[in-house]
Amino acid sequence: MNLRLARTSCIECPIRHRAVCAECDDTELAVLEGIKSYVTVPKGGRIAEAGESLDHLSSVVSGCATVSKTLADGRRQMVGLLLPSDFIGRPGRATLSFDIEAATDVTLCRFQRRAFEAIIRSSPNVARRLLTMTLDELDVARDWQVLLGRLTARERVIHFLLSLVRREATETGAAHRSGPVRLELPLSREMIADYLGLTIETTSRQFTALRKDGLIETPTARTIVVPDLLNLMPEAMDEDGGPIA
Amino acid sequence: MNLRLARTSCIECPIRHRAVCAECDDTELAVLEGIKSYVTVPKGGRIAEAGESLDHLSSVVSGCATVSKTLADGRRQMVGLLLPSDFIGRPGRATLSFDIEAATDVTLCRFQRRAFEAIIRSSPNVARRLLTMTLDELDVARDWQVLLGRLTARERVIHFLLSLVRREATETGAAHRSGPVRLELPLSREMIADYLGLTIETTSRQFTALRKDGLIETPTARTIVVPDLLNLMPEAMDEDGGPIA
DNA sequence: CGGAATGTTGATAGGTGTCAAAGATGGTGG
DNA sequence: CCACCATCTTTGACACCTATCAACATTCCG
Repeated sequence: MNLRLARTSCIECPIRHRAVCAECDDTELAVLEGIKSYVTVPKGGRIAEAGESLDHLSSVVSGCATVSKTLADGRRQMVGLLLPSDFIGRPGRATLSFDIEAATDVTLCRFQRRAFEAIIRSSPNVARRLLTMTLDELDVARDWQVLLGRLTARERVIHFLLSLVRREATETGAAHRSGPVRLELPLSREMIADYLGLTIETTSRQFTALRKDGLIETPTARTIVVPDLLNLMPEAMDEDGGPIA
Repeated sequence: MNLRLARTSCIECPIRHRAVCAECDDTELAVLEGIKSYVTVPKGGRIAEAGESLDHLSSVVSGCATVSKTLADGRRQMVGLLLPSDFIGRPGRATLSFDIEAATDVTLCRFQRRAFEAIIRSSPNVARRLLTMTLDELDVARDWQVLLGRLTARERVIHFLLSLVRREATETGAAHRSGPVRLELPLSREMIADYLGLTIETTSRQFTALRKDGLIETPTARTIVVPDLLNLMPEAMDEDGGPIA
C-alpha cells in the first residue's frame, strides 16, 4: 500500500459536510482532527480483504473504491461502490465480510479503531451521522437487489448510466432532467459487469445496442454521451415507471 | 389492519435481548415501556407501503414479514425478511422505499415516531443498538446481492434452505453441522421465488431436482427434510467454499 | 514500437422464463 | 362430515436471454 501522508484541516476538507463528521461541532471536530491520518492507495490496490482484521476505520476523501465478494470458482459480484464521503469499516467489529479495492487512486482519511470507537461513545453526533449513512447504504443495497434479481441486461446498463448522471447532478448541484450529458466512466467494462451481475461480453453488447438505438454515443470506451436523458429514462423500469429522483 | 392491543412487560418480552432495546438499562426500558403499544397484522396484511408516510416505528415480536419492491409491470423482488427482533422504519425519515407485508400473522411492538426519535437522541444505548442492527442488515443485503447476481437457481435454493437451518440453529441454540433436519417453510413458492429472484416454476423445479438427487425430502410442500446437511453444504458455493458459519 | 490489457463482435449452448395444463391442498359451507 | 372451489404446486414444451468460447480490434504503457 503506497502511503502518502498529509495534513489538511477538517475545516477545509472537501467532504466535511457529507462524511461521518458532517454533524460534528467544533469541539468534536478537533478531537477527530487529532487522531486522523491520510493515506492514498493507488489504482488497483487492495484497501481491505474479506476476513482480514481492520485496525483503521476511514472515510473516502477522493477517488472511487469497490466493495465485492469473489466466490471459490472465481465468480465475482460487486455489492458497493465507495465514493467521496463514504465510510469504510464497522465500529464494534474488526473483520470485514467483503473485499475493498481502489478503482482509481483513492485517498482515505483514517482513524484508529479504538480511538474512533471511543468517539462514537462520547459523541452522539458521530454515531447519529453514521446511522443515517448506514441506513442510506442499506436502501442503495436493496435497490441494487431489485436490479440484480429482476432487471434485464439492457435495463441494468441504463440504470447504471442514470445512477452516474444522478451522482454527477448531486455533486455539482445541477439538476438536468433533459438535454445532453457527458459521462466519464470510473469503471472498466469488467467492473461494470461485476457491478451489474453480467458478463463483460453482455455488458459490451448492451452498450453497442444502446449506441445503435441512438440513446448514447461512445467517443471512447470510457466516455459516454447521452444526447437526451428523456429518451433513456422511460426504459429504466423503476417501480413507479417515472424518472429517477 | 386488524388491531389487537395487549400489555406485556418489557422484562418478559421474548425479544428483549435481541431487539433495538437490547442494550437498554432499566431506566431507558421504563421510558420505552411507557410509549409502546402492540399491534397484530394478519397473514397477508400490508404493514407499510412504499412511499407512504409512517408515523410509527416498530419491532417484530413474532411472525414473519417481507420487505419487497414491485416494478411497474408487476415484476417483484423481495429484499428483506423480517423476523422476531427485527426493526421497521428509519428514525429521521418518514417515508419508506419498500413494501412491508405480513407473511404470517405478525405482532409488532410500536413506538410513535416523534417519541422514539426523542429517545434516540437521549439514549445512546438505543442509537448504538440500532446502528449495529442496521450494519448487520447491510451485510445480509450484500450477501443477498451476491446470490442474486451470481448464483445459479440450484445454488440459490440451497442457500435459502441453509439459511433457514442456520436461523433455526440460532434461535434454539442447537448447532447441528450434520445429521437430519426438518424445516417448516414460512413462505409460499411464490414468495420464495421473489426472495431468490426466480420464477415460481424454476423454484419448484429446483425443489424437485434436489428431491430426485436425494438431498432433500418433501413430505408436504411446506415441509422440507434434509437427511444430511453435509450433502447440501458443498453445493452452497460460498466465497470460501466451506460450510456456512 | 511492441506487447499486454481492455474492449468488441460472432457463433453456439445452456439455463431460466413463459405459456399452458394437470395435480395437490386447504378452507368453507351445505 | 364431506363435497366443492379457490389457491398453491408441479410438470411439460418451447422460446429467449445471457453465458461461454473464440477471434479480432483497440488502447494503454513500458
